Amino acid sequence: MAKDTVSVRHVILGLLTQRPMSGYDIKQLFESFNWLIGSPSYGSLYPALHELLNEELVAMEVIPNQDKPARKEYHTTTKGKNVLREWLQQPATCDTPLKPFLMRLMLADNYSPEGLVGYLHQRRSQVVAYHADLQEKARNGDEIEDLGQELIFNYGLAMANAELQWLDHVLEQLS
Amino acid sequence: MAKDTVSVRHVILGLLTQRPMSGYDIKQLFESFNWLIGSPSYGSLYPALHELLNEELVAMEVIPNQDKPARKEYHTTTKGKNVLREWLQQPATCDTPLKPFLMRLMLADNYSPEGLVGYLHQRRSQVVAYHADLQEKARNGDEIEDLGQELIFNYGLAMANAELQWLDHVLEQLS
DNA sequence: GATTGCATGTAAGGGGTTACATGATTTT
DNA sequence: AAAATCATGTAACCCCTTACATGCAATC
Repeated sequence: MAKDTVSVRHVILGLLTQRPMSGYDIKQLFESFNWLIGSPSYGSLYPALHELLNEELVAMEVIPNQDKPARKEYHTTTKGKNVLREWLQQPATCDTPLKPFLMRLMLADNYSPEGLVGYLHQRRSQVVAYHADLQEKARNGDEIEDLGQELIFNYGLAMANAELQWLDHVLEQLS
Repeated sequence: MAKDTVSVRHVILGLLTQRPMSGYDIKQLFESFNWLIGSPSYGSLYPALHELLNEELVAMEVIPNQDKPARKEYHTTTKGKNVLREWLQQPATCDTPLKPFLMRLMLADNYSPEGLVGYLHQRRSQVVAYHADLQEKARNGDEIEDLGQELIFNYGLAMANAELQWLDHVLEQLS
């Protein structure tokens, strides 16, 4: 496991250190912050889990469930905790993944005026949806379990607000 | 070329429609917005250019340069313009790439208090650097050639400001 | 009876990065 | 004389997505 790269594996290892989870649980967690962080596919999630298991960084416990299908709950081992600690100490590289929204925005001149406005409106509705989703969560008191989630939550709200403001400003200017 | 996916190829095609550029030029352009959008490596940039050339969506012109090494300038063909127009008409999918900064932030609970503060400070200095870079560009009047760059520029400023505000708020609370 | 939610997985392929390789010219 | 900038490329590899495959339970 590379020391300085952020991969799904590392994050999973970290999440499992906070509390035991199944692959499905992890996916749900990511989905709830999908717009902001992105959500790994099962096709990367489960193999990552298997690799961590193989390297004995996590351990698994099958939890048979009457009614519902059985769950496989994973938790970090001592070895895993050491690897995690070491990794977190590495300075984070400042690499930005290519952002689809902005890559397309760069091509603004190639759009027709209506096309561009349409693109921005589409984005706006996505941001609004995400923003509403976050606020609804806050309203019906979905407890935020850990600091990480709380930070992400606030970050998401702040960014959504800032982007909405920017979008409205641009859309006003374009008309 | 997939219709609904944003790839380096599409963006390159779009940029070359706005003005002829070399591979190096394209890289420089991306680098200037690196923190925000990300910058494709030469290892994906040049092959993408070759593929576009192969499909006759762009054409190349060798510009011999006394003094400096020769440049290969690419521009979009009529065929390329049609393909681009068609692609831009496709609705954009709302896929978010996995964001390293936030993935790591999710693991806040696994950090020591000082470790977390350190991580946030590191991020802060990166944002400050990017913000200063943008403002310097504005100050010494680097003309912004096209609408896309102008939009990205403003978006970048807005987001950098919002993130700085959030970071300062969090850092204050943590101490 | 069909769709949604819970739950886990695999194989092929895509789209990128890293590391390598080269070379001239300009600045320090 | 060294470093940075300009300039182009290739090959191996990595990580992740897409599409596929399965099955039970609850709800509509």
